[in-house]
Amino acid sequence: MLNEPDPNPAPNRGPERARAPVKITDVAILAGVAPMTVSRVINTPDRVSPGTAAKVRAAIAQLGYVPNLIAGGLSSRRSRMVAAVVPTIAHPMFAGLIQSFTDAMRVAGYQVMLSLSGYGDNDKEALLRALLGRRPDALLIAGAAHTPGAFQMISEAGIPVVEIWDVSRRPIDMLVGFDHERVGEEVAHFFLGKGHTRFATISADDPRALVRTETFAAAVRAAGGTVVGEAVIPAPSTIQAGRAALRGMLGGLEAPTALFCSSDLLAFGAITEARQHGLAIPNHLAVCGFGNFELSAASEPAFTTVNVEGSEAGEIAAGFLLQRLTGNGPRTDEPVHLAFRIVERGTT
Amino acid sequence: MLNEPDPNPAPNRGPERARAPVKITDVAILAGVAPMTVSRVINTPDRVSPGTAAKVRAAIAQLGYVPNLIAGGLSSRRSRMVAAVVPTIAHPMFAGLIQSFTDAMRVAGYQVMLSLSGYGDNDKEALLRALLGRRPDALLIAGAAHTPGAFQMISEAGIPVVEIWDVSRRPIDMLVGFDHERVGEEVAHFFLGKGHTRFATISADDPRALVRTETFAAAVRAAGGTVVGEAVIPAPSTIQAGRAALRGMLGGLEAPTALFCSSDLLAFGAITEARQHGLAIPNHLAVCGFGNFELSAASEPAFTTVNVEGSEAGEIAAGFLLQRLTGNGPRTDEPVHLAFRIVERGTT
DNA sequence: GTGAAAGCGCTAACAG
DNA sequence: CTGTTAGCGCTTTCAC
Repeated sequence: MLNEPDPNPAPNRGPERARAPVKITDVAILAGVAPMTVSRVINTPDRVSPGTAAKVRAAIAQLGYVPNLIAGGLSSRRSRMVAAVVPTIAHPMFAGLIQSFTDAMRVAGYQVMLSLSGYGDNDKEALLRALLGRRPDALLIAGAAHTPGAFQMISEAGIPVVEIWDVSRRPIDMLVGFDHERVGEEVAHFFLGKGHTRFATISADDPRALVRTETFAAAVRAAGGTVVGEAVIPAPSTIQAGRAALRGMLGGLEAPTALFCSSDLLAFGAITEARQHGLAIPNHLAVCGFGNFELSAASEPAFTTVNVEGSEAGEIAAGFLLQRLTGNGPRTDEPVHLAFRIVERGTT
Repeated sequence: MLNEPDPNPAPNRGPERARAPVKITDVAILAGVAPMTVSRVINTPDRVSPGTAAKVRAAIAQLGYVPNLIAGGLSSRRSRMVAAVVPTIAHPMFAGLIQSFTDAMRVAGYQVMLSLSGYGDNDKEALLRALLGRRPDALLIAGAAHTPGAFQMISEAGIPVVEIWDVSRRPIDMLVGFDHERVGEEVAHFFLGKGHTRFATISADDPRALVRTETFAAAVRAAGGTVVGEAVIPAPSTIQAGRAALRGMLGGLEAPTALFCSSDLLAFGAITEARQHGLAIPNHLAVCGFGNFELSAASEPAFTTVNVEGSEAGEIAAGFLLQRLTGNGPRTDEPVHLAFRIVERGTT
């Protein structure tokens, strides 16, 4: 597990002696002004004369002063931190979401506290308590399914909240959602329009993935199609799970001609497995994924999928929160539905 | 970009009226004790009589009290937050690192502040100032390459620091590193042992990736091999970049027989492109990636790569920081080298 | 086992 | 434009 240690240890290891960190009064004394003036130089420089500001800045630089935002936050009642809760960042969609959200918030001076809630039913209220105890100025939360207790904690925190990803419930506050039912329906109609009659799905068992595939199945049945296989695998989705699921389907009496997967990883796995078995794609089996990961565009054959921009969602969410936080711009109280579109490639 | 808004807006939207949040004195009054006793019930329950504790807990539950950790942190001078800086989380290695680190720290009561530094040379000192201003109790930082100013800021923060990923410099404090040079050498010897004589590399232009591929090239040259191509693509690595890079190489006079890529994404792209061109793998071209992403094991052909456990690094780093923070366990001042190994699959 | 006093480092609010 | 005063909500310290 570990290799041998460095035979030539560095000389300057170990942190500095924890001498008292420099604080605002130190800067004030050195600059010959009141602490409040130092605060102004940092936060509202317009209200300080250039000469004074210069003196203060020199003192700050000389002492290497880093303002204690914790203390400032306690006083101003704004922590300039926002909490973000997502199930995982191992998934490209959430990684993109967090990346763009974090970037957008940082530009505005907000630091993101990241919490990974996982897919299991671990204690979400404890997680929220840990987060809300740090008094974030706002909250981004993905994957909803709040318990009543969680719902109440969030409401009582009295901060702007953006829920992301889901669309079909009563939002706590703001919502940047995604209509998973419509995805299922549109993919169904896409396949039906190409004349397919026997369908299958492979889905992770997280609620939103299931909504997509179950709506898909319902839609094809409603149109007279038959669903010959509905595999469900434990979240999170993986390539291997897609391979295994397709393998399980190939034994069946009736082979599907069109397959909808709840994730591009599953789709890639299914395609890989199908080719192993000599199944012609798309002639014998058409496949559509979900997510439009790079894999779907860059693998061979590039495969059809549903595009949904995780990073776009992050930007929109950040915009919503910032306009609440700064009081500028139109207040966006209407739920926003993220657009999606089917990206047709070589597997359909 | 946005679909039409929800035609049936929810009734309970908008946050609660920001009435004064409940604080420790509210709980104390309701429970009929001093604020300090409430604090003890929360932090050191052993030092409170069971009866008193029960009364206090009832009051906490009744009021929905969530302790303000910001205020507590200011007073106790421990924020119970740790800062983490990584270039990106779009990369499976860093995603795994952050995921495991975040989990381990949360179990110990620490909240992670995530910062994404990107690969460009954006202002790292500003980023550090934003982070250190929140007075984290510890710092995890990946990808080093500190400016003198950044180095000094970190040192003066006086907190435990784990640097991760690199190995070959003077560490600030603790180090969970990775010997990128040895990776290049070992892959070179692996290929040389199979009788290859003409080599190529595809590398992202981030410093560590370059170290791996350049050391590889040097090692094969030292052994009498020739390097017929060294493609460098801008970080981050993508499948498409791997495809394009290989395409560029195929036009050359001398075709390589063995290819080392600085990332599995590049390797997958190169393999995909090679097969498109009818190149037999591994007979005409052997390929080795880096990272052991799921893709390398689950695609067809599964490809040879170098395994390095991002999640393991996160756990080790968390362990190091926690033992400093709690003062328990052996102090680990020796740099730790993460192990790696070549995982041989169907492309060599 | 419990409480009272003092203060963490900063900023809001008000003077001047 | 600059300074003073009074906390923010909690924990430290010391007393009982």
